[in-house]
Amino acid sequence: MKQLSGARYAVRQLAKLSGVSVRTLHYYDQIGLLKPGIRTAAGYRQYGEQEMLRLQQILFYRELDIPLKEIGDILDDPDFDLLKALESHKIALGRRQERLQTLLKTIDKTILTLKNNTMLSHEELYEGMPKEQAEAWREEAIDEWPKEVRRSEDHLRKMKKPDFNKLKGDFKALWSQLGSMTDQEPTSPEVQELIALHYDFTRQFWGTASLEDKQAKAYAGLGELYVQDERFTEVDGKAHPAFGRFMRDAMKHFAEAKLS
Amino acid sequence: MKQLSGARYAVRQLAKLSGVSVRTLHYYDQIGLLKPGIRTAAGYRQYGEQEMLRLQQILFYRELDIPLKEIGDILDDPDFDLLKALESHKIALGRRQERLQTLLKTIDKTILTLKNNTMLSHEELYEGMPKEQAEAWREEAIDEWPKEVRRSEDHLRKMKKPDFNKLKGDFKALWSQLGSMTDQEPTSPEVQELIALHYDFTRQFWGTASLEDKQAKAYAGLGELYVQDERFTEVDGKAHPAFGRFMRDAMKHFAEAKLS
DNA sequence: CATACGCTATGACCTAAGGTAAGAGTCAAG
DNA sequence: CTTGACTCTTACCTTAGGTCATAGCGTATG
Repeated sequence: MKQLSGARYAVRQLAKLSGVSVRTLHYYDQIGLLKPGIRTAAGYRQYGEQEMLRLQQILFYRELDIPLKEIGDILDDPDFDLLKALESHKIALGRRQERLQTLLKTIDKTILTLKNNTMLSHEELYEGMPKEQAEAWREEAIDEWPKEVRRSEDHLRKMKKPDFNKLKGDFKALWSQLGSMTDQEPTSPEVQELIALHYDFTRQFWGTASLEDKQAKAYAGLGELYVQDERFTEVDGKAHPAFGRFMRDAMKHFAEAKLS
Repeated sequence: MKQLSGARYAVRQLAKLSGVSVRTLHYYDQIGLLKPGIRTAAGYRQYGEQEMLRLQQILFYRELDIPLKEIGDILDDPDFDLLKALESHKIALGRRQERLQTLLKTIDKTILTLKNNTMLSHEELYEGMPKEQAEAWREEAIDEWPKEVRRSEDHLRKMKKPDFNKLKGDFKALWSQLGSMTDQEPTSPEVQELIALHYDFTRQFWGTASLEDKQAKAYAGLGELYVQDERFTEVDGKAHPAFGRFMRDAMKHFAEAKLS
């Protein structure tokens, strides 16, 4: 049998050309699937066009997840019934696909029940505020502190439902308590005591409670947000800008006095 | 930790109850995935309800094609983020499914081209005639010379495509050449020369070229067939009964003169 | 009590398709 | 002559167990 062309490749070259590893070629040689046409005096493998083409065939069938042994039969045994082999292989692949299908369903269901039982949905996360408001707030917040928001959501989403509900309830109670103290000085010890609680809760919402960084600037910034965005201090559709300013001043003072 | 119930199972029992092999339980013990609650003095493994339940969990996750090592983490590491793990596993399964999808497509295409190409399709086998004609010929021919037809088909099916194409092309050319000679005598030397070629080709199609038997009767019979079934000499839907008779006479003469 | 049968234990080797590493030899360029 | 890139072989490692081989344990029966 004559050579198709004079081109010769060393292992590395053939490997790169066909996208396999050198080890793979060694292995194919070892199992007799693809032997180099020539060995140099030093024992180096030299592949020619023939082998190149055969490798292409091998890789094609390998792509179809056909075991190497069978590929060998396909390529070497002239009596091999390729058609029958492919048909039955197709059936096997079909079964695998069906199995994957049910697997995906199962995993989906599992994820779903997992989320419903122990985790919070997006809506639950922002429960208490009307939806559009939550959306608007979230977008703004993401604009200004993308990292923090994501972190916070991640953290809260992972909380167990009862824990989250407790946190939310506590926070609400605190919020209304603060709302009833706007006649006092924002810097007064009474107010500052509650602000300290507010700070703790906020850090829990942010998921940064265990961080060393006190986040003085972020916390003061949140106070600014309470003023800039009135929706934040809305109650039953009625704006309370004064409460926003009260909170901002109290939080700024707290940040300067306790967090620096 | 208290026992949930007093039930104890030996390896074989647990294996049967949960549908795994004894070796599997040994293995899970070995890698620390599922250890028996108790070892008897003789070293026998004794599993309790706890382990039974854990095994159920393991098998559930194993069904999802999750590696055993990861299952261990899921079950033992309280900080393990199961949800994230399942999500990413789902993505992996999705990719596998996509791959299977394209694989199935590829294998389908391969089977198709294989059917149309290397193995000769029925149409191709009798190409040169339209489909029903080939079918008709085949059925009649099988009725009359079952052995020969089967042999012919076997032979052609195994031929390499280029070889077959050449044969087919030659035959077509010969056929049209004969069609242009209907004004001559079927017994004329010019016609008989081409008929000799036609005979050779026919024997090749039949796969009987190397047969000792000259098949005089079969060949003359084929000529009769050309007449009996006009579709055989149809060109563009137009019947040419005269050409059929011409061929029959020429072939009969050839059979009598050269094959007896 | 001995024995036979059934269950169990451990250890070792095997699978597919290479990955990774070690130690040694080879080739071409500077 | 040395360096760096390449190559060789050998050998161990991976998953999730399967398949022996050899030996110990438990119990029902003669």
